Amino acid sequence: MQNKYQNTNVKELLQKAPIDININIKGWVRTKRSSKGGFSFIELNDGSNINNIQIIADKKLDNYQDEIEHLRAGCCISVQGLSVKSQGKNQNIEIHAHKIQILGTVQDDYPISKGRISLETLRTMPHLRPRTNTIGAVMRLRSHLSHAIHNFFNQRDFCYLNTPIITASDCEGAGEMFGVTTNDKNDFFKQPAQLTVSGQLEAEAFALSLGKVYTFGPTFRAENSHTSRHLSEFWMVEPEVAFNNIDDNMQLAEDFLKSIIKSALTHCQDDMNFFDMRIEKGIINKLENICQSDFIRLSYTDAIDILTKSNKKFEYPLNWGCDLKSEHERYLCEEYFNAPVILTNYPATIKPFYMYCNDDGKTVRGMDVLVPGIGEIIGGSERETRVDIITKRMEQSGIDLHAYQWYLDLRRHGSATHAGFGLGFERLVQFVSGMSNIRDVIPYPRTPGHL
RNA sequence: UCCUCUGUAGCUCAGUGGUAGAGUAGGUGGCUGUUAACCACUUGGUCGUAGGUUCGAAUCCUACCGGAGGAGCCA
Repeated sequence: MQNKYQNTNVKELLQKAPIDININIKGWVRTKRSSKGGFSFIELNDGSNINNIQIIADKKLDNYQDEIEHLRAGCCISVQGLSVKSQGKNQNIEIHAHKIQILGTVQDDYPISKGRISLETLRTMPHLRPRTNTIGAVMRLRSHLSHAIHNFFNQRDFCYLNTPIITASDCEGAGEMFGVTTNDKNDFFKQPAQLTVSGQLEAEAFALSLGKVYTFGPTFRAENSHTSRHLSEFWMVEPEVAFNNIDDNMQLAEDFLKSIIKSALTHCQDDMNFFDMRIEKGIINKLENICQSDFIRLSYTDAIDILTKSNKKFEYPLNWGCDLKSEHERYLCEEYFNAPVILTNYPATIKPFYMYCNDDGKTVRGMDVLVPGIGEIIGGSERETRVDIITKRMEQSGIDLHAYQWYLDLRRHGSATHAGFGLGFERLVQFVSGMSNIRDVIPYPRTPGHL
């Protein structure tokens, strides 16, 4: 048994720290500290976690002068060796190499060295940037968050629904859409087709039959927005629940965010520690506090009240009926409460047709969840169920009723109270990691003018 | 789309009218249970592009291109 080399990875090796075992490990060199006289220290990373394993390469190895001495950051190697307790201070375990095989060297123009590279520069090489600590950590976190979302809904008996990516309906006229056609411009679908901006309307149909559903998929907006919080292609999570009212909806959103964040704190400790140290100091503490405190619930009317009574000078004027701007949301969330805030009961005039009209005739049961540093992370509502009212509101919004007969059918046949929300997945990854630019939390960012 | 900032070595940056610099990465040599290793030497740049002002422009002016931040819009 001792002669056989066991395959393993860096994460497992560091966790179990087995001593005097022959192991085989493959990965990419992060750094090398070497000498011609003695031996070299190689730090190896294989992506299984953020930490490296230290390899000791003695000069007696056959290929020491020819190959090992020339290793640099980025080279891919396979190591067979003995795991031993480390004499050094920064690690418990290390590997004394019996054999090091070079799987892939790097050319002179390899751009990633062990020195600092800005995130901005890394964006110019999306295929190589996952080899850095930061992007690697972000992508592992992103993967975990994705699993956590599915687990959350699965545990609550939600049905995972795949809504179409190619659609015929322009949901709520929310933003510009990308057209879909063939290269020769034939009207392939015999009618105009677009990439989806939301799966909400389709999800409503399935909520009113399966009860609890959620979508989690790509979403497209052709808005020409150039900010650190917008992408042309992003991923959205959209639960939709029959018999839920606006209060249930708020509770679901709060439970959801807390559950996902807790999961990340529990299962992504190494990466979270990295974010806390290098990306946003104190983020772990901030997230823990959010999990423990209640989200503030505030009506639009009360929000306007707080804002007008504050002595803060805002660029945009405030009066009941106007939409809240970023500066207002930021003040409420980051200064006044310094906690997540759920805003509700907005004026009907500034919200889409599908939100339930309150008895006052002026406000609708919409909600926005605001978090410090990001702003709006969730938007949702209790849906309008009364066919006469929703028809009127669609007409007022200039929506072609013809194309939405199926949607009105949902109100004509077996209608029920229901509610849901949408969460921008990349904004969640941003919030949990502390990364300031949304382009750095998706593998291949798509933004205006840039693929 | 609007406003502001920015573009100098592979990377991170300094250099406000007078011969293009540092650190780091890469190379060579040395040394060491090292860990942001260390010591010495060294390769490397049409200063985003195109015009203009000037005896002389990385530096001043104009236009264009790229990047970032903010706003609007949203998730």
